[in-house]
Amino acid sequence: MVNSSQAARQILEGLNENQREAVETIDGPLLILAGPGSGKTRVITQRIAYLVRVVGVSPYRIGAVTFTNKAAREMRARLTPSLGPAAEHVTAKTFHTFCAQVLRQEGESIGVKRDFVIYDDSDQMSLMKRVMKELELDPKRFAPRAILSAISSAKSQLLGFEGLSYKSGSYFEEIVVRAYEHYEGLLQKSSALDFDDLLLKTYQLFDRVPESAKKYQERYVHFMVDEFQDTNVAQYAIAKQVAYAYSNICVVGDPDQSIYTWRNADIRNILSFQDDYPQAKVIALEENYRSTQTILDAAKSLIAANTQRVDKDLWTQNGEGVPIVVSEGYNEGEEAQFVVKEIQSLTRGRNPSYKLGDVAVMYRVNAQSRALEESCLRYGMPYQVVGGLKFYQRQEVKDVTAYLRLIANSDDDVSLERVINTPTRGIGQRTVDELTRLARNADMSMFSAISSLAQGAPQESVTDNNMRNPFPARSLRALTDFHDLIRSLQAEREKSDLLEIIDSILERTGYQSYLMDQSDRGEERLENIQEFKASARDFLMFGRDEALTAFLESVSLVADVDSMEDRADAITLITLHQAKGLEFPVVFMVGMEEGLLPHVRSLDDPAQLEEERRLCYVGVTRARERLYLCRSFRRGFRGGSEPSVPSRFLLDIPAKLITAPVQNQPKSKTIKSAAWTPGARRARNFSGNSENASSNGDRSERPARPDAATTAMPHFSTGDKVKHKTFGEGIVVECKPSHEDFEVTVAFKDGAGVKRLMQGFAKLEKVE
DNA sequence: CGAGAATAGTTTTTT
DNA sequence: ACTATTCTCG
Repeated sequence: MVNSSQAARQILEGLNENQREAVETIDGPLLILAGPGSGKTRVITQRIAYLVRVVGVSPYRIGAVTFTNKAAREMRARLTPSLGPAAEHVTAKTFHTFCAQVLRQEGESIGVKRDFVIYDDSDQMSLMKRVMKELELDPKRFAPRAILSAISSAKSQLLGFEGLSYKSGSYFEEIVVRAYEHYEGLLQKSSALDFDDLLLKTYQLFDRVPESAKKYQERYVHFMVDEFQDTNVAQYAIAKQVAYAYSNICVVGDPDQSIYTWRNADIRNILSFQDDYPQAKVIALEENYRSTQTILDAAKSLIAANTQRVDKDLWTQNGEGVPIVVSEGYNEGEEAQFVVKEIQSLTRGRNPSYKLGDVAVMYRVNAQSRALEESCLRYGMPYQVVGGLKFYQRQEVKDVTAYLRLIANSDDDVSLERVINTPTRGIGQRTVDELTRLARNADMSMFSAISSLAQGAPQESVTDNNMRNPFPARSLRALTDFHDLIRSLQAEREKSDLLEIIDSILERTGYQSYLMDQSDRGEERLENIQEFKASARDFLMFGRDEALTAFLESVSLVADVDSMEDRADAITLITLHQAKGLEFPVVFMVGMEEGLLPHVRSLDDPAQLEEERRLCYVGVTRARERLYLCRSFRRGFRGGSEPSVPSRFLLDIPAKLITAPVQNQPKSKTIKSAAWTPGARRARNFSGNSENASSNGDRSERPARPDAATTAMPHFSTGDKVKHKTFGEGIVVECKPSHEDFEVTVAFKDGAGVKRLMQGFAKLEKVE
């Protein structure tokens, strides 16, 4: 702090008026509404720098929670240049990581064991299945997923099962409450917390144990929350608790980018904030530094159609830029091909305008990455997929993780069940069921139950009254062997490091040979385990004791975006959700179709539709210079393939921002293709009618006189597969009355493009 | 008990 | 298409 006014000048330099005000507002609650590309991250980091270098706040007393680890890491990285090593003392974590650490530290006072494991989705699912079994609930009648999500929603609102009122009084709700209670019991027995517990328990800790709360309240003189629009009630409550002493709480968000309400994010937090802190200052960042005028205009028209929003005035000094490109393909293969070819032309040549790292392809669902990957492989385009088939979710990785978890915490029943017979060691379903029952009766974890059995202990403590040892000698033997195996692996923790432990697991449980015996994919799986091991290497620096816990925690809490590398030599394939917070010079959004974006599951709910629109908005605003919106006429779906209709969101982008549609591939010159906008608009409006007009009977039955051009019957309807003698096979995307005939718009396969044909003249044949 | 075959269901998004 | 679960047989 040589000269604080000099530092101030340096920090504030290059900030616009509002940004500057945000940085300089250091006392009391502050709400920053930050539009996309408005320099939000910059403001957050400069604000922290300002606090430290100008105001003289100790970095140790500044906390910032973000949504992803990547964002946290980036924040730290951007602090380092101005703070140097002191940046390390600033807390920059995700909510979940922050809470996990609080609980490891302080949790015991509310009954959270220090070595708790964190259950992810699939662990939760296993546990819920068991809950339902034990409560004799029919999983066909009540989807375990639905129950879990009801529980998750309750926890996100800080409701325990006791506090869950029978609001609707529906039977389902009653089931949820019962399942919730039992589920909690099993978590407790396993010394496990699920994701929501990390938040809920932290809240409860701060609520019930003032001494613990105080530690954090006194430490964090300044507390910041990024992506505030995506926080849930629990997260906001925790933030309030932490900021209790000083009320220096700064939240940053953009309601228009709220895309996680399905995960219980509550956009009302922004309103609550202003209620809770009436003295809060509100600063809006509306100047966009990222995108061209064209892209920003598209984004604005798109989002303006939402009714549940406060209008905001985004603007930019950037130039108009190039028009948005809309492309249409026959199927997802062609769509992907277009994307790859286009990227090639942008990135190849003597002085290419872009490098591969500048390009991202975004989609609504992970499954869409497949066609893109195939296309990339075919044309030799380097790519990286973010997320997708998640690494830590792979079977072999989960198996090894389960062994590690058992070493750390043998009460973890879910992990135990996972590997007790993997590789097979003669412990079948029957034995496991019996063991579960015993453990349940004795109110202990499964491992403890085996323990008691193994010690040949007074079996009465384990078995129920009139039943003696229920296991045949062979099963009992297998159980005790397993028990000894885990015990001895645990003992190894004393003398070996993490990598050695993993090797031991592979070796001594026979897992390695088990994988190799499954000859087909064994090799690949073993490689995955090697990769897993490599990721464990980062934790060797921790003490022998902590390494395992820390590693397991990171396995649970690190998302895939987090490991995304900034590679200059590969394009990025990413979901729209994961793309939040990122930006790319060139963005392709694929699958711009009804049913995908907006997704089918949101079609019947206006609120969800608005969220889909926000998601689309997030995608559009990731683009700096070039935006491509792609769709195809057919979309593969669970094996089959179905015709699809352009997304309503396409229709909300003013035509003047868009170039003529790009067709795949337009060698044919004869017939002008349909301009996408009016055509698409009509196609959408018409499809319903044409359906009614033509398909109210057996679709395969052909009209008697196909040449009668003037008959008032359309012969085709949207989605029909047709054949033309020059253009080949195609699919009808539109069929509308025109001059006493019908104009049939057909998207032909194999790059023949989209043609408008008159039914009476074109010899179109329907094919099956 | 284990392994392979038959069958049913299905998640959109992720900390 | 893909997986997860159930069935069947050795």
